[in-house]
Amino acid sequence: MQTFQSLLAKKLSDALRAAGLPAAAGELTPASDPRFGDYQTNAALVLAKQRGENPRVLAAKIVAQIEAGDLCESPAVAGAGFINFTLRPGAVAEKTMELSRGGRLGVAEVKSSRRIVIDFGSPNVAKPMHVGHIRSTVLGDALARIAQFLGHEVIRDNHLGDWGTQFGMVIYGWKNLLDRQALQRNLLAEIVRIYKETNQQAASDPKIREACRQELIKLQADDRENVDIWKQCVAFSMQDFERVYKLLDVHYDLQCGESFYHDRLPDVVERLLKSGVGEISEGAVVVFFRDNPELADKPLIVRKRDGGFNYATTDLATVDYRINDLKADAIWYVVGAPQILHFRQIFDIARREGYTADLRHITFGSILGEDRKLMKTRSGENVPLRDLLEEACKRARKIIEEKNPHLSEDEKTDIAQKIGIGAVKYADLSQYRMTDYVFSWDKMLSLQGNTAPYLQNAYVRIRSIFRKAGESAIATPLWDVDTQADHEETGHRPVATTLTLADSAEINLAKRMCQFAEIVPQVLNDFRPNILANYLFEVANSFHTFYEACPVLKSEEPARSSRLILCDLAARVLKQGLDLLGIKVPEKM
RNA sequence: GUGCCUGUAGCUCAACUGGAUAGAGCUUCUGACUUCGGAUCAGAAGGUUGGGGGUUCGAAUCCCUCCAGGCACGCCA
Repeated sequence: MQTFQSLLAKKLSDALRAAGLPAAAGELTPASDPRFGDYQTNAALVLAKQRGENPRVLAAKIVAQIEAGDLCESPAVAGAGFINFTLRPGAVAEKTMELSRGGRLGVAEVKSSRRIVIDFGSPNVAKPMHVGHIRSTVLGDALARIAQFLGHEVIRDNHLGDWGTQFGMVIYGWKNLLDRQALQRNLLAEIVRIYKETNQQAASDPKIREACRQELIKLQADDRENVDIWKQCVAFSMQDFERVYKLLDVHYDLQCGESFYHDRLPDVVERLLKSGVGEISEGAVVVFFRDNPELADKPLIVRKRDGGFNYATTDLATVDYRINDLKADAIWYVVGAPQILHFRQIFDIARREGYTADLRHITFGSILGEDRKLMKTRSGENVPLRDLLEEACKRARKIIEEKNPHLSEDEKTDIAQKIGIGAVKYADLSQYRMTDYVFSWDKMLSLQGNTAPYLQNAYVRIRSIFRKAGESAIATPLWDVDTQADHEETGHRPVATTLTLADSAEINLAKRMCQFAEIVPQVLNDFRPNILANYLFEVANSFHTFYEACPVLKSEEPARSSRLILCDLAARVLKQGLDLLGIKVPEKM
């Protein structure tokens, strides 16, 4: 299905060609202000600049060639030379019906589907997940959902930190500090405790530091006892992660942690040495970037002087695996901004090795405390993620108890989870990923304003209308079987086959929903789910305005059926849009 | 020291990547409930986009230069 934007863009390029002008000039975008109509183009301004002509005269020339009477009123020249398009309500009604009948709400699948590995989450074993993991996990999951919906083949990979120096300390702690009873009470908590304590001791005592190093070397040499301890730690941590993922409704296709690549590291270094990309420097194997001015003075060590490998080596092996074995066309790393330099180096090496896959480092800002200082991962008191999520559900439940006490216990639990988790996710996804995130319980869990509960509430209100409508038995769905199954719970359907849009609130709502198909693909341009979140907020807003201005069930035909169609479509846009963000909608709240 | 990121209303954030008079939410103030769920709606107030230059028809956005904060820069991950 074509969007208004793409249809009008076609009309514009036809007109440009007819006027003897370059057909690809300028852009056709949604209007910056409702006063300017629905869409605008700056084509005349761009061309006038190139050719040294008067932009308004040129705009008039273009307008004379535009044949879009089926879609909009006659285009108007305005301002410095903009051309504005205002959609005809009839065209909007037609398009809205088209959306209503289709299963994808107008969103086209991409022409060329790619296989995309998305690397996100990546918690460290032997450490609990904390607030710092929210962004990568929630952002990565949302991008995966959107890419998949657009027709890409997505592989979600959890690159667990399950191998590395910290295991020297964990194993030393296990052997010397472990409290078996505490371990039985709470597996991960005890592992975290011994890790922290060892870390502290090692900081002040070189002998313990050395002992930890020895344990690490034994682990890497496949010492049976140490491998056994390591495996137990990984298993305990995974149990803890799984609980969080269940709460968050996040799923992985692969969980290839760092240990998965352990055996492949020597080959990576050998290959780099053989090809000349890597060289020996001060006893270590190092890659230099002499041709790249930005990296020229920033070499990367891939094998330490003592023969050990580091995480750069692991990441290179990971690139190999994902491209050669998984056949990835693209790899998206949803990893915090501090690792920008690291990934530039990795990507540069991958290019030098001849890989052409599309490698992207999708960065995001830090999580700050109320004092606006960085929340540190290693030491200090981090809020465990599970506690945070449970607290969110608890607070949501308290509000539900106040607002809707007659719901059953099961319903309350279910709704509290959808609202609490949704609120946390939305707080994160609704803002630009690069800006730092100020962590605040109140902000995250506030159920007012531009928040998930506001959107969920719009959905719930629509569902309520249809429950009421069901009593007067509106039936006979006009949607096809697939769509119906997808939307089964809606139950009763409007019967009208045409829309009559009269009130401005109706027209605005309908136009808004026609934009869904324009917004969703845009998210992947720069990996910004916040534009989808902002759009959904506008949908909810438009719906609430419509809801106040236009009675649905009490109105006369044909407005009644027409409005039911709008309601149904708004519900589906909200549900689908929130689903793409990984947020669920309740039927009541 | 070098490089990267960030700086927008009192607060939290947008601005479709160079477009028109910089928009929302929270807060404050004024209105609208025998309601299709008020977790709502309508309206008002709130700005030298960190400062200063420059580029052009047009700048929060691009360039230069300061200021502030953060992050990263060979054997941690």
